[in-house]
Amino acid sequence: MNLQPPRTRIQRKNTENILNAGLEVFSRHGFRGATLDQIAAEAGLSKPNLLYYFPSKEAIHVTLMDRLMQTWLDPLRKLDAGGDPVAELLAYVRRKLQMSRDFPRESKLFANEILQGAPRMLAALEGDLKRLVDEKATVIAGWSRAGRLARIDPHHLIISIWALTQHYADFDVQIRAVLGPGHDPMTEAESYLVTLFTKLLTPEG
Amino acid sequence: MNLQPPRTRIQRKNTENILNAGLEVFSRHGFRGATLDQIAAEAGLSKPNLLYYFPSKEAIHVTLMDRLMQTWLDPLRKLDAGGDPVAELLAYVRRKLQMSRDFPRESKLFANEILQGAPRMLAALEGDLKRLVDEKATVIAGWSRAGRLARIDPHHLIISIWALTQHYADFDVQIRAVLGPGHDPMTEAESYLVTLFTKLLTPEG
DNA sequence: CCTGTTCTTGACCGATTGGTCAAAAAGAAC
DNA sequence: GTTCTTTTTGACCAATCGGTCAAGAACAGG
Repeated sequence: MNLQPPRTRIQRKNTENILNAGLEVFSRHGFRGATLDQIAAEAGLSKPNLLYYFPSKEAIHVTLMDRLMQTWLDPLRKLDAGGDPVAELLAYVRRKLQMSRDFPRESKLFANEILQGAPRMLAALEGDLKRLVDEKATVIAGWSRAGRLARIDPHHLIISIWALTQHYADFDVQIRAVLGPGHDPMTEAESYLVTLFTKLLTPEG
Repeated sequence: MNLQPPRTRIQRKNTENILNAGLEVFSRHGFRGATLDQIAAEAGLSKPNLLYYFPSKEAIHVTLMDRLMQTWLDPLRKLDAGGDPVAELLAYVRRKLQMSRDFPRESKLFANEILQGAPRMLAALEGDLKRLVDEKATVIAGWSRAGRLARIDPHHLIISIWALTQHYADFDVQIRAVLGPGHDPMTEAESYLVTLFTKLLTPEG
C-alpha cells in the first residue's frame, strides 16, 4: 500500500516477493520487456494483488533501482585511503567480483538500465556515483604520486575494475559457452583478476 | 519478400532501412521491449509495409543476429599466429575498441542478447565462437610457453579484452556521467588500454 | 499507351498490455 | 461471534501488441 515501511509480516513478505520477482524479470527482459503478469506469476500473486502493494510497474522498478544504487556503491565506499594501496584495490576487485557471483541478477538489472541509456538512473550516476568516484580517484592519484602504486589513470582504473568484474556476471552465458564444461568461471576469474591487477598496480614493475 | 538476395534497389534500400531501425530499437529495448510500430516508424515505413519485407519481428532479429555474429568474430579471426605476440594482441585490442566506437549499437545488441541468456545465439556461441576462441587460445598459449608473452590464461585474457573494450560501448552513458564533461572516453580508453595490456603482456615484467 | 509486377496502405483481427474496481475472503481485536 | 481492517480476486477497461488482408498506387517493360 502507501505506508512506506511495511508493517505487517504479510506485507513485508509479499513486498519482498514482488521485488524479488521484479528483479528476476526486469534483469532478464529489461523494463519494457517485462510484464506485470510475468512478475505477478513469479511472485505467486494475482496481478491485482500485486498492484495492491505497488501502484504501478514503474514503482517496482524505481524501488529496485534505489536499492540497487546503494548495493552498487557500497564496495567502492569501503576503499580505505589509510590502507595499503595495492591491497586496498585488490580487496575492492574481490568485493566487486563477489557481488557478481552472489548477486548476478542485480548486476544484470544494472546493465540493462545502463544499456537503455539509464533513463531512470542518470541523475544518480551524475550525482552520488560521480562524487564517490571522484573522491576515490583522488585517493588513488595520491597513492600513485607517492610511488605507492603504479602510475595509472584513476578513473579508467575504476572503470576497468567495473568492466572486468561485472562482465563475469552479465555475460556468464557467453563465458560458460566459450570455456566449455568443467570450468568454474567465477573461481578462475578471481585468481586471474588478482594476478592481473597485482601486475598492473604494483609500483616499479 | 522471400527472395534471399534483394533484387531491386528499393528492396535493398528498404531492407537496409528496416535492419538499421531494428538495430536501433532492439539494442535499446531488447527483443521483447521492441515493438514493430517503433521499428516501422524508425524506418519510415508503415507497419504492413515493414511486414512486406520481413515476415515477422523475429525474422528481423534473426537477420541482425546472423550479421552480428560475423562482425563480432572478425577482429579475433585476424589475430595472426605468425606475428609478434604483444603487437598482435594489442592490435586485437585496438580493433575491438574501434568496433565499440564505430558500432556501439551492434555492441549493445549483442550485450542485450547475452543478458537475456542468449536464447537465439547460444548455438553460435558454443559452436563457431568457442571453436575460434579455442584455436586462438592455443596460439596464445604457445606464445606464452615460448617466453614471447607473459604467462597468462589465454581464455580469460580474451574474455578480459572483450570485457574492457565492450564496456566502453555498452556502458558509455555511465562512463560519461562518471568522467564528467570535457572527456572523450574512447580516445582516453585507447591509450589506457594499450598501456594496460602492454604492461600485462610483455614478458619478464 | 497498356499490362503485369512490385510496392504501399487503411482497416481490421485476436491476444496481451498496464491498470481499475467492486466485492468477497481472510485476519485481527474484542 | 461481531466488527473493523487488511488482503485477495474475478471481471473488466482502453490501449497496444504482432500480424493479416484486400485493394489501391507506383513502377516496370513493351
